[in-house]
Amino acid sequence: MKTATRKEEIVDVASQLFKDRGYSAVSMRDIAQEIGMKAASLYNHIESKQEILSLLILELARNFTSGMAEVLQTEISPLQKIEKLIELHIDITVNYSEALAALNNDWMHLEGNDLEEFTQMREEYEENFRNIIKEGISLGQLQPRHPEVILFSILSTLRTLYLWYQKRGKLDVNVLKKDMVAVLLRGIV
Amino acid sequence: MKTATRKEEIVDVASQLFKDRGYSAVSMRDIAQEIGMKAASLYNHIESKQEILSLLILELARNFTSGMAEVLQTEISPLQKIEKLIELHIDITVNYSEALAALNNDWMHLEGNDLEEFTQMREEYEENFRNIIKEGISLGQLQPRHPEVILFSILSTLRTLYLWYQKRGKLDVNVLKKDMVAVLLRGIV
DNA sequence: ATATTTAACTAACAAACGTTAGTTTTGTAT
DNA sequence: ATACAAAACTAACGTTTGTTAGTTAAATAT
Repeated sequence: MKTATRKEEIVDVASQLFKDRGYSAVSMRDIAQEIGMKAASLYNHIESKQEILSLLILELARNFTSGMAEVLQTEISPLQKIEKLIELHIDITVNYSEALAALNNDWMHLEGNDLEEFTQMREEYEENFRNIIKEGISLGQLQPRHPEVILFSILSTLRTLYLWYQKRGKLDVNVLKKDMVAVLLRGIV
Repeated sequence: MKTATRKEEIVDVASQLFKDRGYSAVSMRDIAQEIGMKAASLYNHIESKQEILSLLILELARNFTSGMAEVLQTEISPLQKIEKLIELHIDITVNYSEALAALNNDWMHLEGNDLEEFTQMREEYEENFRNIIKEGISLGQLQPRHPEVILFSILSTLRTLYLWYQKRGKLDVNVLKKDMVAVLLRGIV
C-alpha cells in the first residue's frame, strides 16, 4: 500500500509492528528502523508515540460508529440490520486489519480524553447492537435467548476475524460475507 | 482465592495485572507493589519475569491439550465432541480467566523453547478440532460449509469468552453452557 | 543564486526496566 | 538461648525507554 505522506507511513508501519508485538513492546527505535531512519526523526512528523496509537484506534472506532449510524437509519428489519453489521465488520477487517489489532488489544493504553472517547464509542456501539438484537427477538425474528449471549457470540467472532483473514487469506470477500452470515445467524448443524 | 505458596501468589497477582495491561506494560515493580514487597524480593521465589509468563501460559495450554485428548478418545459422535469441547472451554474460562487473557494476548512474548512448545500445542489443538468438524460434515451432522469458517467462528467465541464472563458474570455456568451450545451450533434465527 | 522551509541527523537527557549482590530481618529447629 | 534457613530489605548495575536540543543536509520558493 502506497502511503502518501511520511506521517501516514509512520502510522502504517507502527500498526504492523503493534499487531505482531503489541503497543508496549514496540519502541520508537523499532518503528524508525523499520522505516529506515533514526528515532528522533520521527518527531518531525508526529507528536508522540501516544499520537500514533490514538490516530490508529480512534479513526477506526469512528468508522464503526458511522457505519452503525448508517445501518440504524436504514429502514430494514432487525435481521437485515445484523446482516449489514456483519458485512461492515468484514469490510473494515479486510481494509484495516493492522489497525484492528491495535483497537482490540491496545485500546487500554490510550490516555486521558482519547481513552474516554474510545470507551464511550465502544459502549454506544454495543448498546445499539444489543437493541437491534432485542428488537429482533420481540418481532420473533430471533430465538428468545439472552441478548447478551447472542451479542457476545457475534461480536467476538467479528472482532477477531482479522486474525484469521490474513492466515487463510485466500477467501473472496463476498464468499466470506455469505458464509459468515450463514454461520452466525443459522448455526452449523 | 487463597494461594498456598508465595510463588503461587506472585503468579496469581501477575496474571491479574497482565490481564488488564498486558505482559509488556507490567513491570516487576508493579507486581511487587501489588503484593506489598520490593521487586528484588520476587527473585527469592521466581527465576525471571519470563518464568511467570511461561508458568501461566504453558500450564493452561496443557490443560486444553489434555482436555482435547480426553474428548478424542471418548466414543461419541463429532457433534457431541464439539459440545464437550465447548463445555471444556467454559470450564477453563470460569476457573482461569486471568491466565486465559495472558494465553490469548501475550503468548508471543514467550521465548525459546516455551514459544515453540506453545505454538505446537496450539496448532495440534486446532488441527484436532478441524478434523472433528470435517468428520461431522462427512457424516451429515454439520452443514457442508468451509471447515475453516466453522472452526474460526466457534473458537473465536470461546477464546474471548473470558472478556464477557467477568463483565456480566452473573450467569450460572450450566445455563451458560446450554446457551452457548445452542447459539454456536444452532444459530440465532 | 539566495533565502527559507522541511526533514534528516548526532548527542544526550532523565526515567524506568529486569536483574544481581550483599545485608538484615524473620521464622523454625535444636 | 543458639544456629540455621528462608525471605525480606537496600543499593546498584547496565540497558532500554520516550523525548528534546541543536545541527546539517535536502528540497522548494523567490
